Amino acid sequence: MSLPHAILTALLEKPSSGLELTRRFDKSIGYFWSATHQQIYRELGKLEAEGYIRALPSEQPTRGQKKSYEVLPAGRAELARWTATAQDPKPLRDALLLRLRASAVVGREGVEVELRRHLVLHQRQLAEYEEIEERDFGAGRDTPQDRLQYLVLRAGIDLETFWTRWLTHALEELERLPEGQSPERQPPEQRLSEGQSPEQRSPEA
Amino acid sequence: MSLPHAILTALLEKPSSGLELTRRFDKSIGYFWSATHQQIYRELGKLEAEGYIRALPSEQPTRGQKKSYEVLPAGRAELARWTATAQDPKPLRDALLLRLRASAVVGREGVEVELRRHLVLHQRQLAEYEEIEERDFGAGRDTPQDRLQYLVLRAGIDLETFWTRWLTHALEELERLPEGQSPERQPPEQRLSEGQSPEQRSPEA
DNA sequence: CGTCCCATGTAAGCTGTTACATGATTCG
DNA sequence: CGAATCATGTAACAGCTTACATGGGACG
Repeated sequence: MSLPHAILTALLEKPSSGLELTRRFDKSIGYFWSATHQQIYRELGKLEAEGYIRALPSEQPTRGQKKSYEVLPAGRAELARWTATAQDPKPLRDALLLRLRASAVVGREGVEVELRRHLVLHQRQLAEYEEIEERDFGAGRDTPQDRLQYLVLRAGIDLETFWTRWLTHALEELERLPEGQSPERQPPEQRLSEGQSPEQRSPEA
Repeated sequence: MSLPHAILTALLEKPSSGLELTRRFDKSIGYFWSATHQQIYRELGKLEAEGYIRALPSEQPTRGQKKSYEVLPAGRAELARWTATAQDPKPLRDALLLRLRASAVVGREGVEVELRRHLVLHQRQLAEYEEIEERDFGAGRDTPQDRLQYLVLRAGIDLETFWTRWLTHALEELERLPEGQSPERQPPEQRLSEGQSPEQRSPEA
């Protein structure tokens, strides 16, 4: 239940049409809440039906014609309510970590390549954030709004920094491990982790 | 498309029934790929139908009777294939960051409380991870499998460390800001961020 | 025998993803 | 006028969440 509120926020910052919103969800807000144009159009319809936003009454809204929306007082109130509502953080869900864990059981073939690829992607994202930091938060910008937005950007930067560091460390570790894709060759009664099983060491001590 | 592979990994580590899997998805694997028991039972059915796993032929599987599964060779192969497949990281999606950004527009009322609450939750999670670190990765455990699993745990620890630091920093920043829930009282032509708008400063320089 | 917990499951609804459709405008 | 692009949408589906249903065993 966050997409409508992401859209309300974006529209409060600047009234827009569906496509403009889609573009803005590819950067800016999209950095921490992404959405496709289909999601956006569907949600715009709902929000209008609920009386949270309305189409700007400029041009006739035929198909293929731009249609801009603005937030109504009810929409602003709903956003304020939601912003202050208690919500627990969603538990982590990361496929790369899952794959790393799986690789401990079915072999590490190919995982290293993926770690390297992800490292590059995160470095790229980090560079993009740092560009924004320099461009938009250099000197001067010091209103409470600027500070809050900078905090959000800061989270992005720190998060990407974490990933690049962790991935770098993980790659170093991987190189230090013995070659074999061992677990496949073990007898079928695998039991690993979860409890403790201090048997079956591999050739490296 | 990761839940089935999470289940395959869990079952390879140790054959289990649906409920046992559910319990294990509350810790261990669940730390980075959570799932409810409904998801798990449904997926077990699919995996069995596809020939990736099979029910252990011990007891008669009537309703309310435990039913354990083990992974078949096809399942192991599928997991190995998936583990080595290229997959881009999912873009960040965090409601708290979204709420912080929204609070720059509709007022910061209530956000601070939420930041504080999340800080506690992340500190708690961090403590839990560190407990596991001491308990399961003390001395000795040094097989490649141990190292890989420790890498994953390390990611969790570093991630929670990031959040606690960032939240602490954010709370300090918030306290330094002037009191007003300002943006509400501004004239309707708000334009913030997205481009640049070096006008409208607030009383603090 | 009633209540609680174990264990497996069904059903409905919402969110997000992917593919495609349609009208309008622009440009060669 | 044909093709590309802009702009808005429809349809179908996959995944996740929430609530509820069913049957059995354990315990007082």
